[in-house]
This record gives sequence, C-alpha cells and structure tokens, in this order.
Amino acid sequence: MKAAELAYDTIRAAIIEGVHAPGARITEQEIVASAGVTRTPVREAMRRLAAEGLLRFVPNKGVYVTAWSDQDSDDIFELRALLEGYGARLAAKRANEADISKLQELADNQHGEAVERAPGYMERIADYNSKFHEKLQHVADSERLKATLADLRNAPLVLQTFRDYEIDDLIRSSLHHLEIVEAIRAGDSDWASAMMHAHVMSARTMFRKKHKRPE
Amino acid sequence: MKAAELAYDTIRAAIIEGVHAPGARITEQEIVASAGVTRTPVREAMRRLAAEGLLRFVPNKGVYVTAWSDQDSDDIFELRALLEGYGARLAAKRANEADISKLQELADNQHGEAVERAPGYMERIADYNSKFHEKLQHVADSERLKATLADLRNAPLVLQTFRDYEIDDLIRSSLHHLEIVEAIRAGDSDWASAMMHAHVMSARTMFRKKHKRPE
DNA sequence: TTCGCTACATTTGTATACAATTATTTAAAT
DNA sequence: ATTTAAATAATTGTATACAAATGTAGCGAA
Repeated sequence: MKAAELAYDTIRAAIIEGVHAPGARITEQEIVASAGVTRTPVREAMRRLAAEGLLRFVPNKGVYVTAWSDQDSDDIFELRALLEGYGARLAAKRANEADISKLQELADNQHGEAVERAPGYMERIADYNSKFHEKLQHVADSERLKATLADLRNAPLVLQTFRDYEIDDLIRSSLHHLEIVEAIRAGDSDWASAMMHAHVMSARTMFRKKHKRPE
Repeated sequence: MKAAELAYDTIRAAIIEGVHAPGARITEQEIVASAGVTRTPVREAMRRLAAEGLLRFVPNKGVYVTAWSDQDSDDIFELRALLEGYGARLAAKRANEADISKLQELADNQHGEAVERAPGYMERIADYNSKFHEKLQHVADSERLKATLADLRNAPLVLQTFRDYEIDDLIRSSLHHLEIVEAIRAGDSDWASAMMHAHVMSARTMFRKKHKRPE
C-alpha cells in the first residue's frame, strides 16, 4: 500500500477509536512513529483529513482533531434529512424493477436481523443499513448528491455507530426502510421523500438520547 | 506569504482563467515554474484543490482539472436550491432588525446597479450578490450549511460569473433578492424558502442558456 | 510498414535535510 | 517567590535528493 494511504488509515482509525480526543493536537511525529512512514506522506494524509473535516490545520502550530458541538451534529442531521429526502425523491422517479428488488432485499434482511438478533447482528444491521442508503443514492443517480452526503456522513464519523441504539429503535429504523421501498415501488416520490426525511430526523433523536452533552 | 498558499492561489487562478482546460493534466513542474516554489508546497496546494473538487488525483499519473458534465452542473443547482432554500427558511426565523436592514441594503444596492448600469456595474453586482448570500447564511447561523454550500459554489468556479447574464436576468435576480428580504421581514419562512428556491432554479436556467454543451 | 521490445526521459511518490517558527526550560534580577 | 529574558528544544514549513512508476522514442524483426 502507498505510504500516504497507510498514514491516512492510521490517523483516521486513531481518531475514530478515540485515541486522540476531539480538540487534541496531533503531531506529525506521532503518526510517523505509529504508521512507520516519513513526514511527507503523513502531511498529505493530514491535508486530506483536514479537507474532510476531521482535522484542522493551524498555521505553524499544528493540526487538531475537530471537536463537534451539539449544534454541529444537529445541523448535520438536518442537512442529511433534506438531502437524503431529495435522494429518495429521485430514486422513486428513477428506480427500475431490479433496483426495487434489491432495495427490498436489503430492507427485508435488515428487518429480519433486527427482529431475530442472532449473535453479531449489530454489525450486520449496520452493514445492511449502509448498503441500503448507498443503493438508494446509486438509484438517485446524482454524483454531486452522493459526494455531498459523503461529506456529511463522514464528518462525525467518531460517533457514527449503531451500538447505542435501543432494540425498539432498530426495529423502527428497519420499518422505515421497508416503508421507503414501498413508496418507491408505488412511484410516490413525495411519500418516499417525506418518509426518508422522517427517518433521518428520527435518527437524530436516537443520536441525541446518547450523545448530547449535559449542560 | 506562505509558499503553499502562493501555489494554491496560482493554480486556482490558472484554472479559473482557463489556462488549463477542464480534463487537462497539470504537472507539478509547471506550477513550480510559474509560482516559483518547490514541489512540496505545490503538492499540498494540489491536495487542497483536489479536496475542493477542482482537481482530481490519479495515482502515479498526475492531477487533472475536473471536467464538469451538464448533469453535474444541473445537480449542483438543484442542491443549492434545496440548501439555500433551507438557509432562507432559517434566516426568516432568526433574523433580527439589524440583519434585515443589512439584507435590505444589499438588495437595494444590487437592484440599483442592475437598473442604472454605470461603468463597472458587473463587478459591483457580483459583489453585492455574494455579500447577500453570505449575509443570509450568516443569519441562518449554521456552520455546516455554510461549509456545504461553499463546496457547491466553489466547485464549478470556472463558470461562476455574471458576465453572461442578460440585462433582464440581472434585474429579475435583484428583484428576487428584494422579495426574499420582504419574506424574511414578514417572518414568513415558507415564502422565504420557496422564493430562494425559485431564485436558484432561475439561475440554473440562465446558466444553461450560456453553458449547455450542444449534443 | 507494423508490431514489439528495450532504453531513456519524465513524472509522481517518498525520504531526508535544512530553515523558520513556536513552545519550553533555565537563570538571573527584582 | 515571581517575573522576565535568553537559550534551548521541539515542531512546522520548505527544499532537495532519491526511488518507483509511467510514458515515449528508437531500433530491429517479421
């Protein structure tokens, strides 16, 4: 693998795992030591991560792990609701039979996992969930939308996890997916859009339950 | 100025001015020669520009100026309409008297310039226009929204110009701004949002008139 | 001619060395 | 003891040198 990619993965993983707390400074040397590459590729990786919003460059001082405020995470959910809703609208207009079958399959599987909860179900649910949203964006067929949403989902990656979801939340979430498929099958773009919007807003509340900072 | 910034400005300006055609390859050496810095800061600048979407890295091959398809630009306008509409909605909810006065002033000035067309009016209109949208985002008070919109406006910078607008379009555009201020003053967030949405969609059509590739 | 191969040149990717800036420590003076 | 200042260390920013990969030109064989 290229040294720059290795550095990128190393830093990213460290941030996600919480090795570097939000707001903390990361020196190039640390990464050089832990990734086993020199400073040049480390700096390139840091530039990329800064562009993605995970790091912040301060001239002549260093890079810091971005700290997210409650308002930031609220904003992100609002925007995702808006954009994913738009994506669902496009998908409802453009989906063909094969697309719908695939979405149905993903939603069915996710729902099944949420109900049965066989060992390791969390990972599988997270996987089905990602695939569902990705497939939807694929059907929506807007590269820009995909890129913009990627930025939004990428940003608070530290937090993006299903682990904290309650069982009821998981089931509800999978029911949303099933209903979105229904709306798309019906070709009802308003329904699809509204349902997706609600789906993301509901996720915001689940997120808040666990992550809100006490004041 | 820092060498990396100088390289950044140099490349960016060259792209905007059309020195490098979309899809064309840019070698690091060219920039080294034209900016008078070494390759290291040039590469950093290129990483930033790639993150902003103006350049594309191809491993072991080089960087290429991003080429925008018609669908890309359509998508960008759709997303901007959605997001700026949302921003206007927030602004209508959050604006205070001072905010409204400032917006009114900007819209008035822009309209005046569009009607009178004294020498150099194009630059001033472009300036008022930018300031209006920026102020609106400031009032909306969502950092994430601002950042996301910045990405979208930044992307097709090559094209972002008022030069090709017809006189009627310029006047209509300034009327939109005036109406948006009215909606905000009335505290009518639906009106503000819808008007802004229409404003951006109208801009899309003006853009199409000039930039659509013939098929 | 045309195809394919080798050798060379160009370019990207990485490492190291040096300069400039910022942080820290130490020591002296009040 | 506290504060200030100089010296020192650590870190970022830039330049240069080297390695790896890619593209190209030229040559020869079918």
